[in-house]
Amino acid sequence: MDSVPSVPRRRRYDPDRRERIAAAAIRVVAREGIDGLTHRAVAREADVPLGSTSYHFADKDELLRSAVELAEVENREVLARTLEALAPQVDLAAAMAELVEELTVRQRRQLVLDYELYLAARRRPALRPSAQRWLDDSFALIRRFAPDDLTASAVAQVFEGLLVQAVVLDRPLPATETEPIFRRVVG
Amino acid sequence: MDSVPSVPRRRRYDPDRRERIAAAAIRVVAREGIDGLTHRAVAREADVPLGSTSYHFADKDELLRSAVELAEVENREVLARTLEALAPQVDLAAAMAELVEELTVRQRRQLVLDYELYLAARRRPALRPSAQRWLDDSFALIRRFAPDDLTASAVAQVFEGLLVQAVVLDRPLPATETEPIFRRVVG
Amino acid sequence: MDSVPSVPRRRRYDPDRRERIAAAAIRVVAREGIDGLTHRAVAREADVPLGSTSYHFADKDELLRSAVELAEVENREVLARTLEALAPQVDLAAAMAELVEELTVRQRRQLVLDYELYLAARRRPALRPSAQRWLDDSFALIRRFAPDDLTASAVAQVFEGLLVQAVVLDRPLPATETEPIFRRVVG
Amino acid sequence: MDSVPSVPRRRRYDPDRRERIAAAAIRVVAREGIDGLTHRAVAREADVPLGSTSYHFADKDELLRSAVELAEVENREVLARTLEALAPQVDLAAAMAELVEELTVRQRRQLVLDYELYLAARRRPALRPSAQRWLDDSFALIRRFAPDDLTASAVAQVFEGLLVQAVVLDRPLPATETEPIFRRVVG
DNA sequence: GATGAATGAGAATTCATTCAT
DNA sequence: TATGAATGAATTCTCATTCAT
Repeated sequence: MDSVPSVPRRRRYDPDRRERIAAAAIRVVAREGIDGLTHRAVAREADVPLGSTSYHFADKDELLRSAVELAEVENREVLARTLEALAPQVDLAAAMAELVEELTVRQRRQLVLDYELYLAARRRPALRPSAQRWLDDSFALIRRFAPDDLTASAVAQVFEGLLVQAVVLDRPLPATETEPIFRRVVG
Repeated sequence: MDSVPSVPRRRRYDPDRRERIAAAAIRVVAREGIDGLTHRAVAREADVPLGSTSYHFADKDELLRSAVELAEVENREVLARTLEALAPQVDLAAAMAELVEELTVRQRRQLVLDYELYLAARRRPALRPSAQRWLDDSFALIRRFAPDDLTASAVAQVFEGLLVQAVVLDRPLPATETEPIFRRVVG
Repeated sequence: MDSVPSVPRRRRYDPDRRERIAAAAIRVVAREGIDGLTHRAVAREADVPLGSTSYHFADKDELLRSAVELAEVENREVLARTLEALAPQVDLAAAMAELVEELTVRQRRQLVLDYELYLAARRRPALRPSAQRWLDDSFALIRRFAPDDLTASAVAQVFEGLLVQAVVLDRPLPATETEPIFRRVVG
Repeated sequence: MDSVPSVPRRRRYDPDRRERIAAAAIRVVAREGIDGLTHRAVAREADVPLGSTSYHFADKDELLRSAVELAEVENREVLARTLEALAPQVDLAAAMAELVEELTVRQRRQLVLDYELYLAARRRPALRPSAQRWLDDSFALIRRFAPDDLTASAVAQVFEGLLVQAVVLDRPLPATETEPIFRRVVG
């Protein structure tokens, strides 16, 4: 695998190397899943010497934590941007259905990454707060367009259920398919 | 290293060793997740020499497959049994809420195991059919007590959403907490 | 690999099972080389339970020895038959060239098998006598059509050299290509 | 099992560890044949921890490749040096016979190693080019002292035949024994 | 006798982490 | 500080061989 690196990299002075490594970590997780997140894979992806990744990130958990943080930020943006663009023009059910389509069709890579990290919290208590934040955020967002807490909760659960399904079965969910379901809830 | 086995095992004749290994595999997945499913861990759990696991299960996939099959059977039973016991006495919303409580509180171990395997389909196409089956089954079950397909779908998604949440955040969900949500959907 | 054999073979009464196993062993060596000669491979090839191979052949060496014996017999026949058919009609050089073509083109599988076993003697003293016999045989055969010992020796060496080459480079050697060489020696 | 290393090695800094490993690999092949070329055997021979061999050589093929390269270089030298020293003083037949003696008697280890690698090409297409090179080289060398191509070819085949025989039967070939044969060809 | 199960050693790899420079 | 080398544990898998029935 590594043996003697064929191309002698040289990049002694490199300020934001830490950031580059974190970004590479995200790409690795998106592409290969959390199991694929190894120092080696990240070093390769970032085109950085192996020792560098453990220098900047003491251990794998730290690498993972930084990936989660970055993903969280990006995720929040996508969600807010998309829903806010839609909600004023259409009703909540339609907006949610469009959001699901957006995420499962056009933002697929991001969605898979987000769920990779979100689901990882299951076995890693350290990631729980972040997972909780993801839920809180989407609830808050939905709440702004819902008539009451209960409706928002129900919509949020359907949302969650659909996305998990899309990710697990690797299936895009066009708006037409999910809108009736949301409407049943919003009704 | 496994060398230097502390206890000199001696168990040359051992019928249903295969079954014992399969059962151990399930316990390992339940306890440590799919990533923890290694020949070593299973061998230790089954108190069987390392080579024995690969003798009975050609490779890790086969071990996993057997775990999935066993879990599927058990799962279907729990679901059916619980819902059928409840549904006649109460309405669908109440029944679903009770089911969620049953699963997240009393059947916690089974639930975590099921989701471990269900979610694993994400990165393992071979497990997709089984994942699909899980969804189909719960839909069919719910459908029997729901007035129409749409309601059943919405309820199923909420169900799914809640369970994923319970598993990821490691949180029990008492019926009182989820019944209003189901009721909002069942309407 | 083996795990639980899917098809329950049943062949309790089976006289020449030993022979069938030996024949299977040869096929395995021909196909996969000596390294591929494992009890398992032979059992599969002979469609015989695993234990049966070690029952009839105490260990791998015995299996190998039996393969060598069988191959030797067959080999001697091919050689004699071919050369005797040719020699009366043509001169020695032409006959040898034809023989080389016959072996490297039409009897390729047998040739590869023979060399697999012949060369194996290098690291297995037990096979030396058989290797020596192969050399003696081909010398004796050639000697019958050569004017003197020295010519026969030279021809035998060229023969050997060409065959090894053909086997190592996986190259057929048509008669037209090698006849001039033999003729240079037979002169 | 390798566990329980008897001597607690401690050699953190060790430049040219890679070279030492490559050299050890050659010794292993020479001593135990290509089948004996395992990471473990090499590590033991180089007195280096197991992981070190796969750190420096990504996989077994790379280890093998390095062995072949080293052997090739050394081989070419021996051949050229010996033949050139001899040829001017004696005729081709005598020179070849001396060369065979040199190789089968005094350079025995190198000869066995060379043939180990040369013959391995049989089942490893990746080694074919190197095997072809070996043949081309010895032909070219012989050609320089032979009157014509055909004679060179015949001599080369006899040479090859004798060496294979010497290696397979583990027999030294003194010049007196082989000179008449070469002379019959050079004649 | 015959056989399927069982065992333990060893194979190739991969990797997180440590450490000498 | 930064890094490439080094390490050792762990992973999956394969096998020859033994043995209880």
